[in-house]
This record gives sequence, C-alpha cells and structure tokens, in this order.
Amino acid sequence: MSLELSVDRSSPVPLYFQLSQQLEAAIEHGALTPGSLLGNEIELAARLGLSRPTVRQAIQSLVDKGLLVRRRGVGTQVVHSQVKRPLELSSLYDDLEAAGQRPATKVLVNTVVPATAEVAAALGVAEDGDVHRVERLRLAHGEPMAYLCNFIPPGLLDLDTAQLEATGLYRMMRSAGITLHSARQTIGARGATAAEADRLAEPEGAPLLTMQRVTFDDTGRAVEYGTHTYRPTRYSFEFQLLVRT
Amino acid sequence: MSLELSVDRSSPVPLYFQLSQQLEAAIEHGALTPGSLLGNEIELAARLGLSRPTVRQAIQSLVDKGLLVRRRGVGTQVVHSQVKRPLELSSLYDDLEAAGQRPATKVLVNTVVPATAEVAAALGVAEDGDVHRVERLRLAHGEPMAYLCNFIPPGLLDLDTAQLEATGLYRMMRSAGITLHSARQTIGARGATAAEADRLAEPEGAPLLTMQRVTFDDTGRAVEYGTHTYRPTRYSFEFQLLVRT
DNA sequence: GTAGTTCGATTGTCCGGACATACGCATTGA
DNA sequence: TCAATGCGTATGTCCGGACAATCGAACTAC
Repeated sequence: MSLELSVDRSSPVPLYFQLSQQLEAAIEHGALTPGSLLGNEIELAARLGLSRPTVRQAIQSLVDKGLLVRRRGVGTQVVHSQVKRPLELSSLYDDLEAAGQRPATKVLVNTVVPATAEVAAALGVAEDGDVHRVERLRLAHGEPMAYLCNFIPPGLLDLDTAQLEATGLYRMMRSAGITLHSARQTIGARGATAAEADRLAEPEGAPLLTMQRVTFDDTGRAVEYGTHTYRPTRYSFEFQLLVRT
Repeated sequence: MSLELSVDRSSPVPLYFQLSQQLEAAIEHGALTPGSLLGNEIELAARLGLSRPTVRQAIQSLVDKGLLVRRRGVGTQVVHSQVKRPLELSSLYDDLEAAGQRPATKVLVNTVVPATAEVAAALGVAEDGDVHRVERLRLAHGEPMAYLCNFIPPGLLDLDTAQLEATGLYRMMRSAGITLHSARQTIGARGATAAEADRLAEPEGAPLLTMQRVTFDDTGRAVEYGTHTYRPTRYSFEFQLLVRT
C-alpha cells in the first residue's frame, strides 16, 4: 500500500483536516480497501512530519463519520461496508439535486399571516403575530413530488419568490448568515385529503408520507417550521445512521 | 453560577468523561441555563486541576451532542433550545419502553429459510443460503402497532422465541457480543395489502408507514435486515438531528 | 493437546506549553 | 455621527512527551 499522503504547511487549511480529507478520498477511491489496517499512529505521524495528536484528530473525525474503526491493541481499520453519507440536515432541494434530478419549484403562496397557535408554539413567537407563510410544490421531471408548507419568523430573511424557485430555503438561510444547528422532525403517513390529492395529482385517500420539522439556529432560535407531504411512490426518506458510542 | 465541579483521579473513569457528564447533568438539571457562558477553558482547567486538552475533550463531546456551541473570541455557551436526544440507532422496543408504553411482542414466525435474492443482497450472503426469518407483531395497550419481519444471518445469535418476546432484537444482539455500528434505513408509505391489513387490524388499502433497515456491526458485516410496517395512527418517527459542521 | 501466561504492539488518556485566529469592544480618526 | 483601527480575550491548531489499558499471538507449563 504505502499511500501517498502529504500535507502543506503553508496552507491555511488545518493540517488534521488536510489529512482527514486525503484519507477519506483514499477510502472513497478504493486506495484504502475495507478491512485494511491504517498503520499505527506514531509511525504515520513520523512519516508525515506531524505530531501524534494531529494525526489522531484526523483519524477521529473519520471515526465519527463512521468510515474507520479503532481497536486498541490492534489498529485502525477501514470499515468495510457501504457507508454512504450519515444522516444530515438537508433540504429536499439539495437531496434531489444530489440525485441528479434537476428539481423544479413552484411557489404557490408567499405572504405574511398571523401565527396560529400551532405555528406560534413551534416557532416560539406570539400567537397572532406576523409570520411568513410559503407554500411550494416541488416537481421532478414535471411531476409533482411534494407539497411544502413553511412558516418563517419575520425579519430573518428576504423571501424573494424568484429566489425561492431557483434554489432551496435552507440555502437561502445559509447565505443570509443564519447558522443552522439542529432540527426536530416527525415522519408519519396518512391518507390524502381532497385538497392534498388535487395538489399532488393523487386520488383522494391515497397514502401520503408526511414530515414536520422545526429548525433551530445556533443561538437556539427556531428559524423555520414546515409541514410537508410527499408522494410515497416518488419519494422516500433514505439515510444512514451511526450508533452513538 | 460557580457550579460545583470536581473530578476523582482515583476513578478508572476518564477525567474528560467525568467532566462532560457533570456538565451534561448541570445543563439537564438547569444549573447551567441556556445561553449562559461556560467560562474560559484555561481558567476552568486550572480550577479543576486539569489540563486544557482534557477540558477541551469534555467540552467537545458535548458540542458533538449539540448541547454546547463554541464561538471563537466569545466563549462556549449552552445551546438555548429544547435539545432532546439526537437520532440514534434504536429499536422500536426501546423507543416504546422509553415512552413508558410497556410494549408486548408476539412472535409469529421463527424459522430458517433460504435467502431470497433481495435478502441475500441486503445481508451479503449467498442466495438460497440459510437465514433466520423472524416475524413479530408489536403491541401497545393490547393494540397492534407494527409488524416486523427480520432476516438474520445464521450462526450469529441464538434466536430464542421466549427471549424475543421478552426483549428486543437489538438488545439480544448486544448481549451476544455484537457491536452495532451503523444502519441504512428507508422510510416510506403505501397502502396496506389484504394480508397486512388483517395483521394490523386496519382496512385494506389503509395508509401504512414502512421502514426497511440493514444493520451493520463494526466489522462491516450485515447482521440484520428488516422490513417493518407501522400503523401511522399509532406510531411515527420522531427524532432530532444535528447539522454536521 | 490444552489452558494459562507473558509480551509486544497499538490505541486511550493526560499533561504543559506555544502560537494563530477570530470576535467584540473601546478608542481613534475623518 | 460614523467608520476605521487597535487591543484584549477566547477558542483553534499544533507540538512532544509520558504512562495506562487492552488485544492478539507466541510461549510455557501441565
């Protein structure tokens, strides 16, 4: 093996990050085969001219991603299963784009409304206070795929309709300087109401996949509450998750 | 504030872990209020008689859990939202028990069958090779809640029917020395077939929530493949997830 | 032949220090 | 008044070392 690894000390990119990226690429690329040992940390550090803590930090980040497993007294080996991406907070838009689907969005509603009790509770704003309401239809290959209804607290974001159709809500938030931190999700199913059936081109009573989500930024503010319905024949939630140790 | 923190150097429990547990307890308990600064690392280390790397390791583990946020030049503060548990690989049995539901299980089938192409591909075993097939009905308050169909490679585990009814599959795996590592899940929805409707006491065509899962241990072996159907009026998937930074 | 023991290898934990970097705030200047 | 500058503070990165805990394998004794 003997993998070509090197770090650039003049780069502003942290050394441990450079290393972890190279290792991840080697795993993805197949240069590091599943089950193979990584070689001990001390020798690896010496070979790269790094200290052991730095090498450990690089390795640890890949362990956290589920790509590597450490065994005391044995070594660090490449996990040898098809690890895709662990679950992360992603928008439907990004998901579709990553799948090469070229998603389209149609904004149905983009107004300011008084918050209902449900919305107020989710976002932590006053009942009957102003909130943005955005209703969108997400299409793939010209077919409706999901109906998205979102509520956003006022003053956070410029909700331009054209931009909403060109990109995703999360991407707009990030570029508005909002640091997304966590989200609370509920995934369920139910039969379509007449209105939902009409919007999604399904028969009434057809099974729908539902998702509700409240998203928080790193200051703890709720920045978005959404109620989404998906056509289960067109979309399902697929993700990898790791056992917290 | 001035929070009483202390570590026991004679304990075999790592120091950073002692500290992170005390901090987590303080947050949960309310002694550390959301938004409050944690005090700088150097001073905290000095106060506890620890080194800064050790304190950082403790803090980092809580940052990874989503409980704390670090800001360079500012400090570390408690995240100020209702962070529950982040998503983890859990069994339905544990979920229900945690919710105080006292789940019951009825084992419908517990045999060895030849692997179909689908099962063989998921588990990475030979087609038509032996695999265990376990079908279970999960009940809460006497009502059927979910129908679970699992396939397990041979030789991994002693699949005692009585034990399957008394506890969950994951718990049995863990006590058999299997280290669960990751899982790949797909959540969807569809209408109930006649057989499914009958098992779950729902009308035919009723919306069902479906989940398929392949679970891997830390050597990369697939240790379980499951196809589950849930009654959406009785169960939904609820979880918190963090943005990977 | 089998069970117990020793031993080398490797990661786990911890230390004390150094410099870099970014944020917030007060000061300064236009 | 408002913008630019500088400074203190806190985290981010990195180093080199030390000892402990654990695993696997070779070895030894019965």
